[in-house]
Amino acid sequence: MSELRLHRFIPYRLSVAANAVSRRISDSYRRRFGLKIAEWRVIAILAENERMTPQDIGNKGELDKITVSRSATALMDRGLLLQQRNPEDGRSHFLQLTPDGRALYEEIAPAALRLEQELLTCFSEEERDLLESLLRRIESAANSP
Amino acid sequence: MSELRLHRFIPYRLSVAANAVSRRISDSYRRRFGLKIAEWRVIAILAENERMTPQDIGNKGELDKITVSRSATALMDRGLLLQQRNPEDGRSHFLQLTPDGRALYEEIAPAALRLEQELLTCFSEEERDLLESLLRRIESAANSP
DNA sequence: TATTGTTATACTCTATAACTATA
DNA sequence: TATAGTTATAGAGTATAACAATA
Repeated sequence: MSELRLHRFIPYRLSVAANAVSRRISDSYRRRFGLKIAEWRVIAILAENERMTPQDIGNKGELDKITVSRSATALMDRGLLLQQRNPEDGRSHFLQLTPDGRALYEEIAPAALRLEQELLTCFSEEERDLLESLLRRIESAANSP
Repeated sequence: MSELRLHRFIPYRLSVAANAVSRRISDSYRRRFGLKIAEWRVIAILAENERMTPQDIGNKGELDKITVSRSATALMDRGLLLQQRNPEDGRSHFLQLTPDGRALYEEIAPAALRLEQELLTCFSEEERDLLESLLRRIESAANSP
């Protein structure tokens, strides 16, 4: 059996790295756009998909239904999102960006990409893709029964 | 400018992977050993270092002083940790594992390594080391001014 | 005055469960 | 009955600030 060393323990390294990134990003989103990370995810998903139910948003963005519901309420209060009835199922509804919401997204997206670029300073394209695929594999293993 | 896609956005992938891993680990630690992740880190650090001040523990384990203080109190209440006075500085003190604390560590460490192995199923040694180094680089970039 | 560690407080995040309205 | 979404509540994590003891 190999010896346990906290500093080489992958769950530790992953947690520390994710916390550092999340702190920097959420500071930036909150300061510049008044958004929490979950709210930003809802916007990003609707920017890619036009009309979606809360459930589909949650599945797409790894958010539970409570988080989606609260994020959507906050975004609707700011006029960034609107609800439309779902003629096929009255329990549900569609969510969609308003023009203001779309405009905010157009402003955030380049800032987000710049931020990602800063994090990936000195990463080659291959290293970036490799990191993405390693993270997906870890995530999938962590979610396995 | 390249297009933003949430599912290929590294901060998103990192957050989702870290949450999945953290959920699985904290479930396991709480259920099996009654420990929070911060408490586990304090134990792991003291298992590697014998006697340390709260401040040094915080630096070593990326924990703020409040978290270290509360974790240490909880662990002392369970008899896993003891305090010794620091003759060089009366404001501080040393923390050290008790025999019970050491015994608990000896029980957790193999379980932690097994859990890490599960997460790294199908990872080669090179991939594991690469992931560690990519995570360190991202963390360092995120903490840069 | 500055620093170590503790306590108080609050805000975010996450998870559980109860509720409503529809199916 | 079961499901989509909302609301209430609580626990864990994290951050700021005030405090006591010591330097």
